[in-house]
Formats: sequence, structure tokens, C-alpha cells
Amino acid sequence: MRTAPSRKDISHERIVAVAARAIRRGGFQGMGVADIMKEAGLTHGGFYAHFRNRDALLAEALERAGQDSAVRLHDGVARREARGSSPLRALVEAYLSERHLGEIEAGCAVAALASEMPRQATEVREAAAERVRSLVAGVRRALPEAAPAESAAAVASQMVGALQLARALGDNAEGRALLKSARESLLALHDRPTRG
Amino acid sequence: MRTAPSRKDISHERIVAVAARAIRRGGFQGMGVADIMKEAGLTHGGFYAHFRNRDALLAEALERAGQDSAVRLHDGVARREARGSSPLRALVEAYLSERHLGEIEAGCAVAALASEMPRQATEVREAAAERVRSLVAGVRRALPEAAPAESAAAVASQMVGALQLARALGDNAEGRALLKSARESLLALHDRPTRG
DNA sequence: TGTACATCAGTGAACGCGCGTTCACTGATGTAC
DNA sequence: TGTACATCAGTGAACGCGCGTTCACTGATGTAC
Repeated sequence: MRTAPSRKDISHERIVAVAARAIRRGGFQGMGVADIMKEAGLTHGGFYAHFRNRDALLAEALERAGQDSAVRLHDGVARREARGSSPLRALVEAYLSERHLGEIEAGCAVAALASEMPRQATEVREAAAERVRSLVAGVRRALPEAAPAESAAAVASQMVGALQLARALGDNAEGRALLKSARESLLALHDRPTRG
Repeated sequence: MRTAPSRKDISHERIVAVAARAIRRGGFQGMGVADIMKEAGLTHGGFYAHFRNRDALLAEALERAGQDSAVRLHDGVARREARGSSPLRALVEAYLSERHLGEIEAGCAVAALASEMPRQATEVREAAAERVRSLVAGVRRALPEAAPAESAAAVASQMVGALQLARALGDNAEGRALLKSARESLLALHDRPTRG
């Protein structure tokens, strides 16, 4: 039996949840300690009773962001599978959806933060590598068993890249067109009906 | 006939060149006005005689970074074509090379900065969108004429995504393995010998 | 059930620091005659 | 070719501000008896 969360546990949880959204919204560098504490309903002085330093929160927030977005993504996937899509098609259409294009702050942590990852402190980079592994593993589970071993990394790369390029173009016709191209090309090549 | 560059033109050029490397090394947010001026051999006070503000330099530096890395990439592509590779194979192998994995600061500006792009000022975002268009256009030129219209966006997405995921894993065996998977998968699907 | 005390979580002022930006000034370059 | 002056590029001190971090303190919660 799990012991009831203490008052401190509850605060900690709230801080991490707020930060998990903030890093996707503003990037690692855009997340300020004082802002997070304020948004969590606390004053900034208490921060260091919860985290060794800012990087420790970044690492925890990144892990949380990955989990939160995985849950959200899984909802979209399940809904599509229920309507008859293959697991891969469901994943690709959920990930490369117009909805995901717009909602950076609740979306995939890797797509939101990838290019900043190599510049972080060791602790944060380790959490980042774990998010990448987890994403590739998720793609692998959605691929047909007969798919070549390297497809998971390739498909994950394309999904992350396409979402980022589309966002760089903007949440407009141009960005949506890029998203659509990537989606269709991906499905044409990896999700064709098995023949023979 | 082009007029000779003034002393100011020369300084301006040097500042932009320094900044073009700095943004890829440290991200948009990691680029400081004073650092750039110092690295260019000047004092920070003179900055505003060259640029309206920091964002104006970011936009110029991004454009420059794109041009510089395009030149460098083209060298690698030409070398591979000379050895008999198809244009697409040459591009993919140059872009997803271990060399490119390691040299962020001289490499593709889009891969180095993609996830930060949506968070920039309008001026910078416009320069970013232009870099994305230019990258997709470059991929299009390397694809066989018979390739489907959406392939360029898809291949560009996969190249950018794979480089970023590999860098997030680190410049080590794990990162290189991801890069290799993406490269092989891409070539198997888009560069197969035409048959028929 | 009630009181006395210890522990704990959070407060808010303060710190040193680095940032983008401004500005009065200097010294070098270019022009007029 | 030489001198006087205007223009220009760059200097360096200063500004206000926000950041991450520290710390003495307060008030609430939990424990002992």
C-alpha cells in the first residue's frame, strides 16, 4: 500500500507538472524558476527545498513531459485504431495531426525540445536520451513485425522532423501542407497493404 | 561593378559570420550580444550601429548559417557524386554522416535550431521559414524526377529529425547507430534501382 | 482530550551576476580647397 | 602635396532589469506525554 502523499509531495508534483508544460512552451532556456513557482502557487524561495538546482527540475520536467504526451498520444492512437486503422497508421495520423501541430505545450517533448537537448547539462541530456529511446520504442511497437529493424528509428526521425519543420513554417496552410506530405509519404512507404 | 567594402561592411560581415556559428553552437537564446562582438574583435557598444537590435542579428545570422552550411554540404555531395553515387544517395550520406553529427556549429542550421524556431520574434521566424523552404527545395533537386511530389518534404523531415535524434543520444555508438538506421532506411525506400 | 515542543514547508528580502540597450566621447578616415 | 574640418566607426562606462541562488525567519503540522 502506497503511503498518502505529504503536503510537500503535492507541491512537488504540481511544480513538475507546471514545468513540464513550460519547457515545451518556452524551451529549456525559457523556463524560469520564479515563473514556475508562481504558476504553481508558491514563492520562489521554496524552490531549493524541492530541487538541487534548476537543472534537476529540467530533468524531472522532461521525463514528465514525455509521459504526459505519451498518454495523450495514446488516446489519439486508440481512437483511430477503434475506427479500423492499423497501429502504424493510427500512430502516424495522431502524431502528424493538425492538432499536434498547434499544441506544442501539451505535445511530444522530443519534437518541442530536440535541438536544445545537446546543449543541456549531463543530467538533462540523460533524461533527453531516455525520451528519444522511449519514442523509438513506441514506434517499434506500432510497426508490423516483419518490418526491417532500422525502420523504427527512421519513422521516429521522420515524425519528429516533420512536426518541427511544419511548426517552423507556422500553424498555417504551408505548415499543414508539409505535415500532410510527410504523413502521406510515410504511410505509402511503411503501411502498404501486405501482398503475398 | 561592386564598390569596395567599407571598413564598416567588413566589421558587419565579421559579426554576422561569428553569430552564424554561435547560434548553431549555443542556440538563439545562447547567443549574447557582448560575446559576439568580443569574438569579432570589437566592443559591445558598437553593436547598434550595425543592427536595430539583437533579433535583427539573429535573422541575419540564421540566413548566413543556412548559406554557409549549404556550401559545406554541397562539397560533400559533389565528392560523393564524383565517386558514382546518385544525387539522392550523395545527399543523404553527406547529410547523415558522422561528420555532420559532430559538427553542429558548422552544420545544417535547421537541424541545429528547429525546435527553437517557433519561439522567435516574427523577423527571425520568417528567416527560419525561408531556411526550411530552401532545405526542402535542395532535397527536391536531388530526387529523381519520377519521385512523388510529397517526397521532398518527407525526406527533408527524416534527415533533420534523424540528425537531431542522433545528437540527442550523443556523439557515440548509440547516436551513430540511429543515424545509420535512418540513412539505410531512407536509401532503401527512396533510392532503389529503378526497375522496369 | 489537552498542552508543549520539535519538525517541516513555505515566505520574502537580499546577493551577485550577466544581459540588452543607450550614450557621450575619441580617434581614425575621408573630403574641400 | 598640405592643411582644416566634417564625418564616421568604434569605445567603454552606465542604465535598468531579471535571473538563479541563499538564508533568516514564520506559521502550520505532527509528535510526546
